[in-house]
Amino acid sequence: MTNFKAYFTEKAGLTDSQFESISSLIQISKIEKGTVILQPSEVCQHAFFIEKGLLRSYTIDEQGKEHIIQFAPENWIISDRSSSFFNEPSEFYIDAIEETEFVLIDTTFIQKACELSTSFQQFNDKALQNHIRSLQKRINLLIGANAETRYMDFITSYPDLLLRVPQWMIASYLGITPESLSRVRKELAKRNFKPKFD
Amino acid sequence: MTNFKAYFTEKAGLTDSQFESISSLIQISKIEKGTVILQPSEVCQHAFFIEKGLLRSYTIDEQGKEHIIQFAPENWIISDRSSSFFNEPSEFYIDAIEETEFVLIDTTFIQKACELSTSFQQFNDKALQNHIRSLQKRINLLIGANAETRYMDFITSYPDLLLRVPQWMIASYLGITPESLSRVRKELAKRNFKPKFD
DNA sequence: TGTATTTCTTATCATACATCAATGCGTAAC
DNA sequence: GTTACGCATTGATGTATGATAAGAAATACA
Repeated sequence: MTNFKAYFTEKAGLTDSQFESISSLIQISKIEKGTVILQPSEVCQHAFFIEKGLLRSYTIDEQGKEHIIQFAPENWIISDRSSSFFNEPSEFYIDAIEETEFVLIDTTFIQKACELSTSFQQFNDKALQNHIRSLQKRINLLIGANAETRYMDFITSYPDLLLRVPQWMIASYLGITPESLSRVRKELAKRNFKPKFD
Repeated sequence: MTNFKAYFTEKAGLTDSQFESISSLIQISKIEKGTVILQPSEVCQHAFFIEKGLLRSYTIDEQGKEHIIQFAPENWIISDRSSSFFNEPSEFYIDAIEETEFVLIDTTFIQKACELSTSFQQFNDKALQNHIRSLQKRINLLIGANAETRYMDFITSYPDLLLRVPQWMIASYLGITPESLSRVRKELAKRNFKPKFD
């Protein structure tokens, strides 16, 4: 859990001893590709920090179609905040796109960390604000932009996911069909559009 | 500012004296229909609590089209959180759909209130979580539901806005054209769908 | 009250995206 | 190596929604 510790100490501002003092509230786990770790009707008891691998959250509608809410690669946290906060059954699934090593963060872990350290609290607030901002940006794109623009935004915002996530999942995240995404890509290729790699 | 005071004392858990002690951080204002109170490039310095009337936030894209982010009737708070929190220029507009009386809440007001009262802090956290939940719900609808379903959701979620907000703004909120909304309504009427009023 | 302006509706046509079906390709399973 | 399966592509066709334009209705305004 090197990433996890670095995240909460170096980035979020906990001291080593503060971190140790609450580290009993976390557990480590490793799961196979495809394993489901949260389901509708279950109450979400943890946030999940990705140490290595890739998770996703998604809903399934009445017609059985999946709609991907979020991808979470290394150093991301994924969870159903509403479910844990309000102690209500979750409205979505979380499962593994790749074999994944992750940390289960008890809800009280964040609380305690906030009590221990104001700089952690600030960090946490900031993360919340950023989350809201990204949700709002996505709404804006869904309301105002076509499939091509949304895809372009996706690959510039998450270039690291482009090669790891199957295309049909990207399509699902963008709110289009895999076939449409394929056509968008073809069109972009024709216009000689290429992502840059460093 | 009767609504405002009731909101922060009765609902949010501040005592009268706590409320008084920070009430110097707020101002009251009244504006005409159409008045813009926040613009892109401006940093958002306040949250706005609606005492009476109706505000909206929206973006304008490169093609000059408006996209409505939020409506705020009585007892709602509207603001560009990201802008105030990160001290960055706002990305959207806020203006008045009706003549509106509102309270300008200084960013420090919320901070101080949190320091004064843990029950207020809990209330504030809860509001944040609810906000996130509503954003996520909206994303889900935009990704997975057609215009009709989104409209139905709107009128059940915000029945009080149905009669106050011009239809073209509802269309903008839903991410469709006014013409499409008109057709959706016609279709619903044909199928004899009626909202219920108590 | 009458006139102007905004909003809503309706019709026609255009287009982006969905759906369905077939094929190919890569990877995993045997 | 062969088979099978999941995924990506492609083509044909359908459908929901957009664009444009005109007229009707509602609202604001003088």
